[in-house]
Amino acid sequence: MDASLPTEALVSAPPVEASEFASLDECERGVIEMFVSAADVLGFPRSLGELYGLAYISPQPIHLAEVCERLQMSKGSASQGLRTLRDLGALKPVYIAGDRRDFFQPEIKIRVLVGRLLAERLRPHLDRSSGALGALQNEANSAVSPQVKKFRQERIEMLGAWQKRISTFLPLLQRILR
Amino acid sequence: MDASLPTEALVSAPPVEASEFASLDECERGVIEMFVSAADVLGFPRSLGELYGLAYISPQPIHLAEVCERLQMSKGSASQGLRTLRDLGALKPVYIAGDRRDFFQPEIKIRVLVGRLLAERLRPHLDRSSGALGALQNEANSAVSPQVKKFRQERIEMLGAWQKRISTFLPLLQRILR
DNA sequence: CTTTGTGTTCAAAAAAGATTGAACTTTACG
DNA sequence: CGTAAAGTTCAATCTTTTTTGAACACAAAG
Repeated sequence: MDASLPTEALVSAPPVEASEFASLDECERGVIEMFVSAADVLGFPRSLGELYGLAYISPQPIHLAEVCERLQMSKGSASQGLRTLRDLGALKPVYIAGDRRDFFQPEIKIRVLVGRLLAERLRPHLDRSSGALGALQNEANSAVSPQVKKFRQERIEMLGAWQKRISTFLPLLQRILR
Repeated sequence: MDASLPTEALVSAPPVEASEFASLDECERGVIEMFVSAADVLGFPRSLGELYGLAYISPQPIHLAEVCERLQMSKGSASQGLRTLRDLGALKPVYIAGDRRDFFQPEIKIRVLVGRLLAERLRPHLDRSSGALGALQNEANSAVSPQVKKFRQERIEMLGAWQKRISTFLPLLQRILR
């Protein structure tokens, strides 16, 4: 033990305020860890995984103050994270009469979760790309040898085929996930 | 025009060495941009999108020096990027007799690309998770009220169901993408 | 009107991630 | 051997993303 510690540190009351919420138990930690890992796979920040994970394993709707304390997260981070998840449709607002706080429950229908994710992530990319494809077909026709021109046309056509394939696949996915 | 420029700048030969490779034309730039955007969607660094994109629109296999010059990318970045894409199966080594350089062609079978991606990204997560699930089922049985215990068991069971669903979906996806 | 509880905002700090470039290894060739 | 060409490595740097926390806005209650 470090003898240079002030004696006061050993006898006076610790400066921590009494916790209003219980800290995470093993089970909660484990579930949250899983969602953090999932968030990682999907390229979301760790904190979103924590927030959704806590909501998922909580029998009661969660709210800002609880989240800050139990996940040891700043108010700003928690506020922004909750908003992001709400916008994504992963957390649903819950109204509780006589309570001013904003409560949230997780969306647990995997079909909805995946659907929103694809709409948010993939669709914008597909839209941009399919718009750009036409212009590219034209570019391919300028200023190159016939062989290269043919090659480029084929490759760009294949790009279009990929996009169409993905586009037709998305509704199918939605049905499979019912 | 800026009169403070040294006169020499206007008359002496520019300090740039003659380029061995042509710079990108509009078509190439456009295609590469698309792959950069796709890389972004998938959470890959921009440079990987550039590398694959150039390989995709190049009639000839690409190699390190060409990539550095045409994409204005450092040797280190290009070397690492090419290796990553090779490890991912997105670029395939091509042997050219009498040439010491390492050439690469893109893998263009979408089924292979997606398959490798899932194997690389999703499978490790699924393996970790399914291992952890058993332990969680146990955790759920300790030290909480019966209602909470029941709730947790249900939620953890649902997690398992999600995983199984995803696991059975992957082979199906492979077949769909044939 | 003031206070208190709740949530948002945003500039700054921290952390994570990507890129560079110079030193190094390896291989081929004379 | 010595040299040159090709590729790799990795510490330092640059960039981007994430997090923090203090100030602010708003609404309800006294």
